[in-house]
Amino acid sequence: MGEDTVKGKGTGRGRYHHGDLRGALLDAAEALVRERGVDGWSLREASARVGVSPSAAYHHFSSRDALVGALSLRVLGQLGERMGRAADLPAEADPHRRLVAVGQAYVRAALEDPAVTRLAFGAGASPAGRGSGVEPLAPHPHRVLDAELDLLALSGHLTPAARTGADFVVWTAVHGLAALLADGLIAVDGPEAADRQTERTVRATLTGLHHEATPSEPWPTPHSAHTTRAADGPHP
Amino acid sequence: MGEDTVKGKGTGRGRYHHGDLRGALLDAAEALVRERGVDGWSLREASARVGVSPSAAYHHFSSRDALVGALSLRVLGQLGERMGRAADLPAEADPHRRLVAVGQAYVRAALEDPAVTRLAFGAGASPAGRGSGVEPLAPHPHRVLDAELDLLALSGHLTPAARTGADFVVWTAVHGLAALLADGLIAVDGPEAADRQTERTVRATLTGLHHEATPSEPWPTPHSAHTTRAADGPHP
DNA sequence: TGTACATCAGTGAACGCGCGTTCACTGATGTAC
DNA sequence: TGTACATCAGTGAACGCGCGTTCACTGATGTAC
Repeated sequence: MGEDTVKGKGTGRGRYHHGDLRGALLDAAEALVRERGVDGWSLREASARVGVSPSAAYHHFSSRDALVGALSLRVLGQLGERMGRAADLPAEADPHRRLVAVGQAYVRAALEDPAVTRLAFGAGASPAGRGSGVEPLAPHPHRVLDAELDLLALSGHLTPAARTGADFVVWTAVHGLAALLADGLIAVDGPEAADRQTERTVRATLTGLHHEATPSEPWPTPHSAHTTRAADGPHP
Repeated sequence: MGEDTVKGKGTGRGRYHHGDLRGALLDAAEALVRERGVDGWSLREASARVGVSPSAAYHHFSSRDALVGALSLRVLGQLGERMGRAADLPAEADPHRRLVAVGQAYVRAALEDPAVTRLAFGAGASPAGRGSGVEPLAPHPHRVLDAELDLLALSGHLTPAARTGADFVVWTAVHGLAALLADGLIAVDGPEAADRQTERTVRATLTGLHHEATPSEPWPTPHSAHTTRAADGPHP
């Protein structure tokens, strides 16, 4: 078995053997999650979208749950990769810059693709995907944040006492913002505003609201779904 | 119509007219959410549990979605109340104590009742429950945190610049911890450990990890689901 | 290069199921006189 | 206090539906000789 005669993956349109049905099903499922939410679609719909009979999926996934689990892991891996790439920054004066950038990648993903991101962290997400021939997992989002904190500790910008468990504090903060945005509990005017909010949140966990540098312009204030409710315009 | 001849609410067992079917359906639905997750149950099951035919529910809710929406609002209100009660503390030296206690109430709720709490904040939760004869809403969890920050600002423990938007930073942090615990992404050894983690998180947003007081004992470290995975024992 | 054959990855019909919702109905309640 | 009647809150049968999954099958692929 030569390495590059893998099986003609790619454009399998119209052929009896699809070529990469597994990947195509994951793609279709991801699109459906995006359009209808984590649970608003069926195995049959995903199969139909790929142009394949419903039973074909069972050659690649043992059940619908297994498909969802595998997708969840794939999304989680992509998020980890994206965060890793965001950290790849030229050396700067500001030691916190990399950590902020990593957090921003996390939050941006939640903002761009709420339902899909929610899937990655959905209740008990990880166990479901186990043992389903999963691709070698990219670093977990938590691990990427953790690595940045290691860097800060190594360069003396975080004391050992503060370093202990700091990953959970920072993860909590970043995840909280991502979750609130993904669930529409707060809204923000575009990705740049999200970035600024992420920056303030991450810096607050490190430096504290009490000690934050005075911003050149005032911090933007997100909108909260519940307070604006009473002030809403007429309902359509 | 006298005020207290409302209609014999309470033990309606065995009678043709239930007395408070609306409330009973909400109770049953809440229990089902607790047992099976936000979407793992049907209107028919909730009706059966109350001992009533499936169609009876339609005299009280226009659809299953309306039932879920109303439940979501009820849970949100109860959480707001619980947080408000937690703030009711004797005056203390530590100005941040009340805010910490409010955050702890939020996180504890998520820990005790993950699925139900998730429902309260679930994707687009608020709009679904609109216009369904909803009880006068208790203060929203965000509002309760907001009020505590007002108190801190008033007593001079938070500068006006830091106060602006601080509610979103603190909500983000508390919500993040609640969400990670509710979804099982991190685990913690019991409610006291959750309280300590909440305290560290809330204090970090105010004071910063850099400036935190040295704890008498080291901060406890939660367990993360993804890092322990590799170190798991044999699978059952 | 050609043929036989095992294996793989599809098909399509069928299964039993429980779902949300509608409908015409009926029993219980409470008010008017 | 008694009766007529409107209203309210239940019943239970029925609807059409799409679901996940199984099964016996078949077409395509790739390897052995």
